[in-house]
Amino acid sequence: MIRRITLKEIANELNVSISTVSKSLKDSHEIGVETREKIKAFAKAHNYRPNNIALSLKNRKTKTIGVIIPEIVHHFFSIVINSIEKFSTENGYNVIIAVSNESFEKEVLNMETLANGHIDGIIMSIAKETLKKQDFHHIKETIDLGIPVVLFDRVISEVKCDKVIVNDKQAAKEATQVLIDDKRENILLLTSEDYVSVGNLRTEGYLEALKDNDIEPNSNLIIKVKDKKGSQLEMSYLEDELEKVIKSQKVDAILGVNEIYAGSALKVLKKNNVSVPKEISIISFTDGVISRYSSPSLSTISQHGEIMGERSAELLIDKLTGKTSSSEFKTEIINCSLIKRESS
Amino acid sequence: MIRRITLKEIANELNVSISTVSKSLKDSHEIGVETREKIKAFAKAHNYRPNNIALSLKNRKTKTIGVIIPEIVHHFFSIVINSIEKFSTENGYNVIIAVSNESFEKEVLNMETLANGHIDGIIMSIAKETLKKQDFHHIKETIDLGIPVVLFDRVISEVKCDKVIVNDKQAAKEATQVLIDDKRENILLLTSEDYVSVGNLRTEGYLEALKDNDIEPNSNLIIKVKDKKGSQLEMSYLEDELEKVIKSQKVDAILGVNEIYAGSALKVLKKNNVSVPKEISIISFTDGVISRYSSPSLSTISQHGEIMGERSAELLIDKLTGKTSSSEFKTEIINCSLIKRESS
DNA sequence: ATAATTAACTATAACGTTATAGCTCACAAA
DNA sequence: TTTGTGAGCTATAACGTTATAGTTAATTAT
Repeated sequence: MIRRITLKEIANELNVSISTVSKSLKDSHEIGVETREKIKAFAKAHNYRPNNIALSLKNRKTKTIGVIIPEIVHHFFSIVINSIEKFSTENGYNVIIAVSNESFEKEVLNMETLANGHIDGIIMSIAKETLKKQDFHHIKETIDLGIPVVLFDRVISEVKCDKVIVNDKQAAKEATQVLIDDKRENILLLTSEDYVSVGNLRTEGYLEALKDNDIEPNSNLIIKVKDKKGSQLEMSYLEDELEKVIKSQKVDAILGVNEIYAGSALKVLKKNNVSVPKEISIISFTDGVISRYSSPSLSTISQHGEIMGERSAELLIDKLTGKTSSSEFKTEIINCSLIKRESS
Repeated sequence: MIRRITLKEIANELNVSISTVSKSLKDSHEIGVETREKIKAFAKAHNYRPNNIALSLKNRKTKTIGVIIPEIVHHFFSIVINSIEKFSTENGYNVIIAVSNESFEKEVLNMETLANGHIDGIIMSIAKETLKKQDFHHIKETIDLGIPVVLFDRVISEVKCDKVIVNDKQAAKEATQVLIDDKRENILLLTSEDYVSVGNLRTEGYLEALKDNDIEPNSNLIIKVKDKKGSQLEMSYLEDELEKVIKSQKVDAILGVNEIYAGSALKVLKKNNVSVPKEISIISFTDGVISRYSSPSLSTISQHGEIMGERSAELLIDKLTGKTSSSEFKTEIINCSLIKRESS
C-alpha cells in the first residue's frame, strides 16, 4: 500500500518549506525556476495529488452536489440523475445520491446529513409524503444555511428557490384534446391522489380540455390511485377499480399520469379482451421502457428527463459559482412532447 | 443566511477554550458538570453541528462510498444502487455515484476523481470497453492506495479484491434445461459479445446444458449482439439478425442474456405472427419492468440486484470498519432464481 | 558607502476538529 | 509546613492545504 505523498513530505525530502512546494506546484513566479522544476518533477514522480478534503476545508467548497429523489428504480428519476451526473461531472462536480423512498422522515434525514456534510448544493424532487404533510421546514432551513437548493418536477410554491418543472397542465390538456379529436369522448383518467402536485396539474389539464369541448366531466371516469407504499397493493387497487369501471361505463380512451398506471391498465384491458387502440386508446405520461416494449406500444408524453436534469444542474452550478445572484430565483418550464405509438 | 456555529465561536461566546467546548459536547468527565451543561445547552440552542469535512480531514475517513457503474438508466444497475444506498445509509455512509457509460476512459477518470476525493472505498461494475481492453491498472492503483474496492456482477480475476457475482453459468444451464424439458431443442441464444464476462458465462451454461442432453449446438442459433453504443443501432441489429434466423431455421425457444434483448425479440416475433410461448417460448436474464409489462409477460432469471447491492456494500463496509482483514478477499456468489411467467 | 529594491524563499495563520500533554488551584496527607 | 493528588480547565499539535506577511541575501541605485 502506497500512501499518497503530501506537500509536507515533499518539503522534507527536498529540504524546502511547505510553502515553497505549494507555490512551485502552482507554478508561482515567487519561486526560482530551478527549484520549481525540481519540485514539480519530484511531485510528478511520486504521483502527488492534492488532498481534496483539505482543500474543501480551506475553500469551504466540496465541489459536490447532493441529489435527493423519491426513488432510483424509476425510469424518469434515473434519467434525471443520469443527466445531473453527466452535466455535473463535466463541470467538475461530484454527485451524492440520497433516496427518500417517498418518506418524509427519510427526506428530512437525508437533507440534514447532506447539509452537514460534503455538499455545496442540493437538487431534489419532493417525496409524496412530504407533499401530503405540507411540511417544508427542512428545505427552508437548508436554504437558510446558505446551501442553494433546486427543486425539479415535484415542486412547491412555499419555498423560494430555483425550480425546474414541466408544463404538466398544458401537456395533459393537449393529450386529452388529441383523444377528443379522435372522436373519443369518454376518457378515463388514471391519476394519483390530490396532494401530488404533478398529478393534480395533469388532472386540471384533462378537465380543462373537456370543458373546452363542452364535455361534461364524469367523476366515475376519474380513478385516483391510492398510494399503498409497496406497489403491489397499489397496482391491484388500480386494476380492480379499472375493471369495475370498464364493465359499468362506456370508456373509449384512457389518459394515464404515468407509465406504470398505463401499463397496468393495458394488462386489464387485455385480460378483458378489449382491443387497444380500436376500442380504447391510451396516452400516458412518462416515456419509459414499459411504453416501448408493451404491446401495443404506448403513446406517451415525454417529460424530457435529460433536459430537466441538465437544467437543474446548470441552475445549481450557476448559483455555486456565483454566476447568478443568490437571491434571485428562476423557474424553468420544460415543454413536454407527445410521442405517438401504437396505443392511440 | 445563518452560518453554522463552530466550536471556536462557542468558546469565544462562553469564555472558555475550544478544548473545553469539544470535550463538553462529547460529555467528557474532564469538564465540570456545570460548565458542560451550559455549553451543551448553548450548542443546542445554536444548532451546533460538527463540520464533517474537518472531521474527515482529522480522521482520514469520509464515511462516503463511491459507486461506479456502466449505466444508471438500467433496471438491474438501478436496483443495485438503490440497495447499496439503503444499506450504506443505514450504516452511516453516504453514496457518491459515477457513471462510466461503458467507456474505459470515463471509468478511469471516475476512478481517479473518486480516489483523490471524498470517498473511503469503491463499489463498481466494470465497463464493457474496459473488459474488452483488459486494462485494469486504474483498479489496481486504487487498491494499492489502500482504498478497498468491491466488484459486482462484471468482475475480473486479474484484480484481488472482494467480489459479488451471480452463478451465471449455472443459471443459464438450468434455464436451458427447463426449455429442453419442455421439449424445445432448437434454442436460440441471444447473447452479448465475448468479452463481456457475464454474457460469456451464460453462453457456457447454455452450451453445457445442450451437451448434457446430447443436443448438437448450432452456431446459427447463437446471435452475439454487437455493441453499437447508442442502443438504437444495437437493437435494430438484433432485430434484423433474429428475423433472418427465424425465417431460415427452426426455432422453438429463445434464451436471452438480458431483458432488452428478450423484449426486442418478442417484438420481432409478434411482427412475424409467431405465437409466444406456443411456437417459441422465451426465458431471459434480468427481471425488470419490461418482463412484467410485456405481453406475454416474460419468464426471467432474477439476479437479485438488491442482494448483490447489499452484499457489496456490506463487504466494503466490513473492510472500512476493520471488521474484516484488508488482505483477505471473498467472492460471494448469489444464486439466481427463475421466475416463471407467460412466455415459457 | 549606504539605502533601496528585488529575487527567492520561509513562517504563520487559518479552515474546524480532537487527542495529548500541561497547567493551576484547592484540599488532603505526611 | 511541605508534598502529593486530583479536579477542572487550557495549550498545542496535527490532519493537508493556501494566502499573507515576513525574512534573507544579493543586486542596483544614489
